[in-house]
Amino acid sequence: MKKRTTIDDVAREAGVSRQTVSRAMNGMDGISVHTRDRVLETIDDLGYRPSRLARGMASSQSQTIGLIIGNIIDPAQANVVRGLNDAAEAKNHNVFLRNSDNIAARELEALKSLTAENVDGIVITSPSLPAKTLTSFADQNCPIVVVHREVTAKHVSSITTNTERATRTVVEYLIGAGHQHIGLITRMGDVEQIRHVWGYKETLVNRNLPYCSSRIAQADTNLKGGYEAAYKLLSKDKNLTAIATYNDLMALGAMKACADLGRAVPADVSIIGYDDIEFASHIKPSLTTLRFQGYDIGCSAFERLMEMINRPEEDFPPVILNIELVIRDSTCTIY
Amino acid sequence: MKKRTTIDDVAREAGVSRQTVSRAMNGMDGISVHTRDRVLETIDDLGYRPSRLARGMASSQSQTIGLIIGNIIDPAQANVVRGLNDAAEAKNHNVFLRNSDNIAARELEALKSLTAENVDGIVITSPSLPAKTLTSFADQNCPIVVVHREVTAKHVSSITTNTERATRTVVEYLIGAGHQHIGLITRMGDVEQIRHVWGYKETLVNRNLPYCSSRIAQADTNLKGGYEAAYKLLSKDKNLTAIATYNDLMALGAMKACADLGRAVPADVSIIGYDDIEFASHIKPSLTTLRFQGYDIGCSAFERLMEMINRPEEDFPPVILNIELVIRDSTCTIY
DNA sequence: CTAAACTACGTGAACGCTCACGGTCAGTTT
DNA sequence: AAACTGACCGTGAGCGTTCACGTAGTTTAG
Repeated sequence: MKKRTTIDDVAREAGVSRQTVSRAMNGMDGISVHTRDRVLETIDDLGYRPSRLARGMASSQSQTIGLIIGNIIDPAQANVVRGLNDAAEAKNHNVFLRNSDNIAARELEALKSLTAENVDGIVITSPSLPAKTLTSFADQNCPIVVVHREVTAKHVSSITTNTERATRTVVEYLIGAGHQHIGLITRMGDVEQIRHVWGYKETLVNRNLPYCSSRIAQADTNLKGGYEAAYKLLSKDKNLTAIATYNDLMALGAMKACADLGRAVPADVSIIGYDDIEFASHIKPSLTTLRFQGYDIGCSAFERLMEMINRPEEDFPPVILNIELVIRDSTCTIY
Repeated sequence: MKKRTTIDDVAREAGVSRQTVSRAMNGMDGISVHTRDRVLETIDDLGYRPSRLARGMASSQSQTIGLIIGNIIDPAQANVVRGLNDAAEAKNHNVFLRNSDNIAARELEALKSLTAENVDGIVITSPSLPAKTLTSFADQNCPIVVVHREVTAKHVSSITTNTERATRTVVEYLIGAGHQHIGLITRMGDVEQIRHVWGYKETLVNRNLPYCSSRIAQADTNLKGGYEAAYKLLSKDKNLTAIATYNDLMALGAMKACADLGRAVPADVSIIGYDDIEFASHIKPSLTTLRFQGYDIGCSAFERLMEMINRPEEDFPPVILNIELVIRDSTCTIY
């Protein structure tokens, strides 16, 4: 194996000092065009690539960030990864990926491991960890952007969708379509703390419809979870004519449950998702859902993180995005 | 922001030298149990975490690897990411993720960027780059594991599925079910170079069925690509009763095309996928497909890479996995 | 009883860069 | 002619570790 070519090799070859090579490749001034060209040429000849490790050591900026994600299999989350990756690539940054499976302990481990990696910042989606823990890491010279939860603190910034409002829109739409008995499939956790539930409850109460917690099912936010939750809900309560879900994966799981239970979608049960993953429009019946712009959010998260790194003392207000309802064939009007 | 605590801080606090701290935390010998405990305790008290950058500089082992993937949105590929991530996490390694979108130029850029990052090794799935380019990187002290393509060279090792054989199984199965006019949807590239096509062609010829290239459609390996390819194929050739595809995403796209063209699946057209993503069994009709164990392959790729890093001079034979046909409802017997 | 071997530490150098200086030499000003 | 620029380039130190030694003190062997 060949030994790595260093900046000194280039310097020797070009007949200049290390610093001049550094000046040439980093576009600094204090160097003539002539020498710059010559240095750049020898860099090319030798196939030299500066070591990011060494650069990070010397400059205490690693040009590297961490991304902690709940479940990479979920296309909606994968889209965030893709957006963030593309944005990072454009700015010559690399990203460490960590999959937490929505387990707090793994999230903590990821946080520790990434700070040891001297990342310049971290993006974390749907954290399970308490805000306090997050801020303790953020204070260690490691700004954090939180997606999907609202956290406000020094060196922490958040990008969220207006889940509560979106859920109100969904339930309003269902009620407007004649549905009176609406179930909700949502994520695990304390029901009182879930915005998804807030929007659901609020709308029912506003419209003078009964709110009963037995119509809420909690499960893992994937196909299997959606299937099981819907199965339970529909078996228990024969009156349900509509179910709103936490994400498209759960919605697709719910549709399978309907099929297995012999309930037609949307004739017997209307199903509504959340995310608008590409599959949503490719299945039969196509899925009514809320459009979450994962790719764009990934980009924004990166941009925001860069701003926080460059201006550490500034406070950044949370970004709250509204999302749009996309009506397709998995829902219908009744009566 | 707090300044980072270094090994010297710990040493000072514990009243020992740097090296002794290093010995304590790395489980080396040449240190008494008593001092080790005391050092470990102060490490804990100070919340010290060794810098991976510095460690990488000093030891020329960054405990970091790179993963270059074609399309993270594809659940089959996401599964590889997940498997590799979990395996890496267990061995205290971090992984840089790069999405290439199957574009050779981006793949090259990723390769350059990752080597600059001093990764210990790289895993790359479905590379578009020629083997020569790959080996040139592998020679620079950076072993490479290639998934999904067979490449044999020094410091390069590959893990592939027996695509040719799998495709033969698929086509044999379809012929056995009475299908005479079988289409193939595959990826872009030189048709003669694609194993998927080899298996298809070979089986038709063996069974004395006509092989005509107009029954092969090439497209991007995603939902949209599958849709367009199937649409074209089915519009052009009314006799087709079955289509084998390159992956499940394309198969799902093809099913949508059938729906839009008014062709029932499987009554009019049998569709067969490749990967067995979780969706495959959750849609209606459920998809007949080949089971690709993405998660396990991700794990294996990591393990293999570790072996290559630890024993650089050894040659590792390619791993070729056989994969199994899972028959569901998107295919049926005709006549 | 002394040489050798072992135990338990400490010290300088190195990894490959950047940063903050310092220096040189032309041209320009006083 | 001396002093002051400013453009250009070089030098030492340092980032936080590990590595290869070096060195006491203690035990073992001949």
